[in-house]
Amino acid sequence: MIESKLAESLQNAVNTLYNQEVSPDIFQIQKTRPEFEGDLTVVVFPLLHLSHKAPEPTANELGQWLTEQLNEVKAYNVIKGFLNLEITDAYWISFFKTAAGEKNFGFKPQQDEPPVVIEYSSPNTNKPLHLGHVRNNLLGWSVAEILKASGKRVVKVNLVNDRGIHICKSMIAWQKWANGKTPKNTGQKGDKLVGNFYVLFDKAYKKEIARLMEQGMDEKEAAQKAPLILKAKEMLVKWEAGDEEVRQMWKEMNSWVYAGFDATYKRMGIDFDKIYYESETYLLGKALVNEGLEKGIFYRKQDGSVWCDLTDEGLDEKLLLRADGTSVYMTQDLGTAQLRYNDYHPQKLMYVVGNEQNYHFDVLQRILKKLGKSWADGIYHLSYGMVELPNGKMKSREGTVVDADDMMEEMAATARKTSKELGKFDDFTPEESFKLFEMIGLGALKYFILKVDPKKTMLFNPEESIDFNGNTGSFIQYTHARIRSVIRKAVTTGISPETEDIAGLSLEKKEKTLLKLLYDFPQVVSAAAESYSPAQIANYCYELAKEYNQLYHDLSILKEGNTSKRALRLMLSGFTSQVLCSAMGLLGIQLPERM
RNA sequence: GGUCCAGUAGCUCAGUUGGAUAGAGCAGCAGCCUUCUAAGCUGCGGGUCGUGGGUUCGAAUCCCGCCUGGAUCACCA
Repeated sequence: MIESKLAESLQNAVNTLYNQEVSPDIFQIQKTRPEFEGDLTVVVFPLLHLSHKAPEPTANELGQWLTEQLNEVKAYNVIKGFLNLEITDAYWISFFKTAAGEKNFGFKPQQDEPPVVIEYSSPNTNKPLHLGHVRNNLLGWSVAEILKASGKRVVKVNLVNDRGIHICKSMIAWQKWANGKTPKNTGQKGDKLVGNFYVLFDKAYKKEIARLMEQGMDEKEAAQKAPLILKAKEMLVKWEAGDEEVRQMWKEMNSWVYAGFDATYKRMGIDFDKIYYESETYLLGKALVNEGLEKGIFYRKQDGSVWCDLTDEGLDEKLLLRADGTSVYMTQDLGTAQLRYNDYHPQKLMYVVGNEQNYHFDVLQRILKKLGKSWADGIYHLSYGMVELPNGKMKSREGTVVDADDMMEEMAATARKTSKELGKFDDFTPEESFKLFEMIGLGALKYFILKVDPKKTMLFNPEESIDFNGNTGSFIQYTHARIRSVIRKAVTTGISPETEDIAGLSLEKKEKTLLKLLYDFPQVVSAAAESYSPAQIANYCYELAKEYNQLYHDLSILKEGNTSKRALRLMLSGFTSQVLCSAMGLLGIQLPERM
């Protein structure tokens, strides 16, 4: 890396010229802005207290030194307090020659250390996945891939919420109104079918509440005494007691939902290494609660409920066990965290969960720390913002959701329509074009979601749908198809860049800009891994594709008369294609050979 | 009310540990297909970076106040 070499040389310069000992990481070395001459810029303001001179003389002295000491530095210029360094083309080309040969350029080899366990998706089995889940799934999967690329071992886990009152609601509704409908005899996707009964339950339940309120009951009481909810509660009790009949129906309906989820996950291209089911883990936390009681960290109220007092940390008291001894959400998560720790001894326990649960995970970590679990330091809540619609939040019960399957289907259909309008794919087989529409549609969807900072709430406007022009996945896919096309043509016209000697070439501005962008890739990957942000990768891909497109338009690669120059551009094309594939692969987006 | 997060062009979003004249895309306008793929390229217009202070050589970025929006503070998950 040229940056570290510069820093080292600057360290010597400061030592010799100003007689001061400094660490090489105090130097601010950044990319030179395009409007100035040079490649890298040293900011000299912070060094003035070492030189005891004005900015410009300091910069000049250091520039002089670097030019003399390092043969990679060709020239320098000083503007105000900025020392702009011009790096030789020979350096960039030699970097290029070695990097382009590395198959995994930008990726670090896997380190021998404990894994990162990352939980994402975590669906409820009473309703289908919607756009909010899509953000969760894509984010979790992509962050896992980025961590792998930065050398981590990663275990992707899913915690399926397969039990509880919400599931019983679907079951009651199905019992009452389904007349034996199954995915098999209706052809409906299992998660959709079960989800519909959940909605039916909710509608009927609301009616009951309204009726009871007409009879003079207040809303709270009505919500608790409506016959339907009593039935659901009764069913939950039966479920917990292991009632054969209830368990059988539960098993069957869940299996329909899983089949539906699997189809959605598969189309989305995400997967897991391990699936935990809440029905198998929901009793786990109680041991920890007892541990806390024994240690005197938790306390029991008169009614028998167990609490953890976090008021000294600026939070509230948190319930851990109900008066009847049953566990709550927090109890279960304490248990599953311990289970996961036992299973993997991870260096980090990540949870990809929406920001509405920030408080929950804050409390979870604090309680585990109170219990003396030192591994709780490794808990990290990767909190992401909601996907909002123009008229506000998505709400499953009110039907204002964008369904994940519908969304993917619509994207593929739009890709088809757009392609037809542009008159492409005329020579494609049906299978080929089907694969492409899927690739383009899903690419657009994934890019649209992943390019925005996970922390931020994002807006999705169904009216406008997702664009295929501009800063989009399809633009990058298109650029890639274009690169491949150039390379194919070179091969058919008998041009073979490998035989040409490119070492002594001088670089044109466009070529150098592209090369420098490619040079940045490893740093982009590690930065994205540190901040858990696929958005950085996405924006990098766009920049790279855009730069290539400009080069493509300005310079006719295949028409270039100078054969070694043409070889350089072809090789640059190949390298760009490779880096784009690697980078977009981290987002789960495939790039086509043609489109 | 307490806590946390966000506020950048008409709209959707970038903006690395504080650095040079704040960037893209969409939308609008004007050009470019007998030339390697026009899902593209070029140009134009568009900003008190919510607001007021502070820190310093230098602030969209860090600190404090205020305004606006969101989340959360359940014997729901």
